[in-house]
Amino acid sequence: MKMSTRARYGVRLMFELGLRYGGKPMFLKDIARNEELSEKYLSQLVMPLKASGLVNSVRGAQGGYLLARPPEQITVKDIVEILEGDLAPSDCSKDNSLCARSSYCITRGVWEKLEKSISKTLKSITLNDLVSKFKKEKINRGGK
Amino acid sequence: MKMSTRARYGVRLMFELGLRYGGKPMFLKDIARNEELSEKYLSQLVMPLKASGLVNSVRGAQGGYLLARPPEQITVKDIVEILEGDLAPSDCSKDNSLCARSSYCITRGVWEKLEKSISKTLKSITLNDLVSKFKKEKINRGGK
DNA sequence: AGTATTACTATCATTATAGTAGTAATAATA
DNA sequence: TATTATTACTACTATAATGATAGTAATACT
Ligand code: FES
Ligand code: FES
Repeated sequence: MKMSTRARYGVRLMFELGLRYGGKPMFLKDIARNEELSEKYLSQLVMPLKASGLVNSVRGAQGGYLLARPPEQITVKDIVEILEGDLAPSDCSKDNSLCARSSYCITRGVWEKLEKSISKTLKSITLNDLVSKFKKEKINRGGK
Repeated sequence: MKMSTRARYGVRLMFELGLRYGGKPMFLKDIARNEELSEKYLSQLVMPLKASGLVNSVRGAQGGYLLARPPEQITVKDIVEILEGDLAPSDCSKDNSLCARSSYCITRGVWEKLEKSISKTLKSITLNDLVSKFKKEKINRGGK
C-alpha cells in the first residue's frame, strides 16, 4: 500500500505553489530546489496537474506555474487522484465487469470500505491546511 | 494505492479457513478451487501466515490448514500487515532516520494521517464479520 | 538576438509483482 | 511396507510498474 512518488512529490509540488499563492508564477527550478527533487521529474508531474485544471502555467522567461484555484479549494485527494489514478485498493471494487466474482465475493466489501476511508481522509486535507501549518510552525528552511 | 494480490488473496484464503473454523483442517487445493486461485501461489502466502501464528498446519495425507485463533480474533489488518509489510503509504512516516526532511516536511503529516485511517479501517473488520456476512447472504457457490 | 523558461517525447534502469516449477519432508492409509 | 496425499521449501522467470534521465521544440521576456 505504498503511495507512489508521483503522488507524494506532486503534493509537495502543490504545497510549494500553495505557499506562493497570490504572488507571481513559480519556477519549477525553485520548487525542485526547495523540495530537493529533480526538476525534470517534476516537469512530468506538473503536466497532468495542469491538464486537470489545478494548475496554470506561463511560458517563456519569467514564466512559471501557479495554482488555478485558491489553496483551500484544492484537496490532497484531488492531487493524488490525478497522479495516482484512482484510489481503489482493488480493481474489483470499481467496476463489476472487471471481476467475474464480484457478485458473490465477500472480501470485495473490505476494499470498498477501505477506499471510502482513504478517500475521506485525503479529501479532508486541503493545500491551505498544509500552508497554514507550515506558516504556523514558522519553519525556516533557508533561501529567500 | 493498489493493494497487492498477496494481501487480497491472503484475505480470501483466510476467509475460507474462517468458514471452516471448528472443523477439520482444509486442503489448500480446496481453498484454491473455491476461490479460483493458484494452489501454488497460495502455498507461498500461507507460509508467512503460519510463521506469524495466524494459521496452523497439519502435514501429510488428510492434513491441511486451519485458523490458530477464532475468526473474531483475527482482523483484516493482521493479514494485510503480514503479507504486505506495513501499512505506511510512505516510508518517511515510519522512521525519522529514513528521510532527512522528516523534521521539517509538512506533507509527512498527510501520510501519517492516512496510515492511521487505513489501519483503523482494516482493524475494524474481523474474519468473523466476513464469515457472518457470507452465511447471512446464504450465498451459493456450488460444491460441497 | 539571446536567454530563460515551459512543453513534449523518448528512453532506460531498477525494482516489485505475480506466478510457475520442482523437490523434499511428512504422515495417513491401503 | 509401499503408496499416496499433502505441506514445506527453494529457485526461477516473465511482465509490468516505477522512478527517473535526456534531449529537443516552443514560447516569451529582456
Ligand atoms: S470481487 Fe474480484 S475477487 Fe472479490
Ligand atoms: S518526510 Fe520524507 S519527504 Fe517529507
